[in-house]
Amino acid sequence: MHMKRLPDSELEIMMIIWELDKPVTRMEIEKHLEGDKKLSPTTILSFLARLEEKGFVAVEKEGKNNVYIAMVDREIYVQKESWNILKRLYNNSIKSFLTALFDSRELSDRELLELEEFVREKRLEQRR
Amino acid sequence: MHMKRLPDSELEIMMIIWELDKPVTRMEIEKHLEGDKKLSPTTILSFLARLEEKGFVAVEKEGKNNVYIAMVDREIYVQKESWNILKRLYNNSIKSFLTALFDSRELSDRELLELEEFVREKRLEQRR
DNA sequence: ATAATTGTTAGGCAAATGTAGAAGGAAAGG
DNA sequence: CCTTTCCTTCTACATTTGCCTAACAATTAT
Repeated sequence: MHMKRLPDSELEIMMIIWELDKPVTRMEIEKHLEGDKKLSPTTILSFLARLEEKGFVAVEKEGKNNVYIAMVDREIYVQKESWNILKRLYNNSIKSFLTALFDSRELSDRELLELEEFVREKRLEQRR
Repeated sequence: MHMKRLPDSELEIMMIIWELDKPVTRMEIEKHLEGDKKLSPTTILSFLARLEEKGFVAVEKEGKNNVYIAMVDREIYVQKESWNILKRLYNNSIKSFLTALFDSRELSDRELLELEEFVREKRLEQRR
C-alpha cells in the first residue's frame, strides 16, 4: 500500500502537524500557517478530513475540540517524496539537483563549506 | 508573470521535449514515454495543448503533423521547482534534503566522493 | 434562560488533472 | 476515385484540489 503523495495544501497542514510534533487542534494549525496566509477554519478542517481519509492523521475528540495525530512518519514521507522528485526532475542524480540549486543562487561560502563537510562526514561514516 | 508549476503528467511530457532538445512530434514523445507507460495519442495531445496554453511550448504545423517547440528553458523551470520543493519540504535547507536522501538509501562510496568533490569545486570556484 | 460565540459536520462548487472517444481531414494504397 | 490510415481538434468525464457557506452542537456570557 503506497502512501499517497499529498497536494500542496494538505502537505502544508501536515508539515505543521509534524513540526509541532504532538497532537494538535485545528486552532494550533491555524496559528502556525505561513505568515500572511489566512484560511477559514472550515477549509483547514476540510484538509484535515482529507488527511484522515488518506491515513495521514487520526482524529480524536477532546471535549468540543478535535485533536489530530500524525499517523505517518515525517521522515518516511519526506524521503519518498525526495526521491520521487529527484527521479522526475533529475533522472535520479543528486548532483544534477545540486547543480541546479548552485547555479541559480549564490550560496554563501559558509553554507557550501558546511555542505562539503557534511557529505565528507557521511562518506567516512559510511565506509565504516 | 510567474511560470506555472506543471502537474506530473504535463511535466513528464515536457521533460521529454527538453530531453530531445529539438522540435518534436507527438509520435516522438510517445516513443520516449517511460518504458511501460502507454497513453493514447489523444491523451498526449491533450497534455500538449495544456502545455501550450501555459506557454511552455509553441506548436507549428508541418504537413499533417504538429511539431512542438519548448518555450521555457528547462534549467530555469527546474531551478524554480527545486527551490520550491526545498522550501515546502525542508524549510530551505539543502542539508536537510541531503540528510533525507542519505538516510534512506545507502549511497555508494563513489557517489559520495563525487558529491563531496563537486561541492568543493563549487565552493572554491565561488570564493574566486 | 437567552443570546452570542466557537468549533464541527455536511454539502457544494469552480478549476485543475488524468485520460480518452467521436469526428473530420489529409495522405496513402489499390 | 474510393477505402483505409493517421493525425489532429473537440468534447467529455470522473477525480482531485482548493476553498467556502449553511447548519448544527456545545460553551460562554448576559
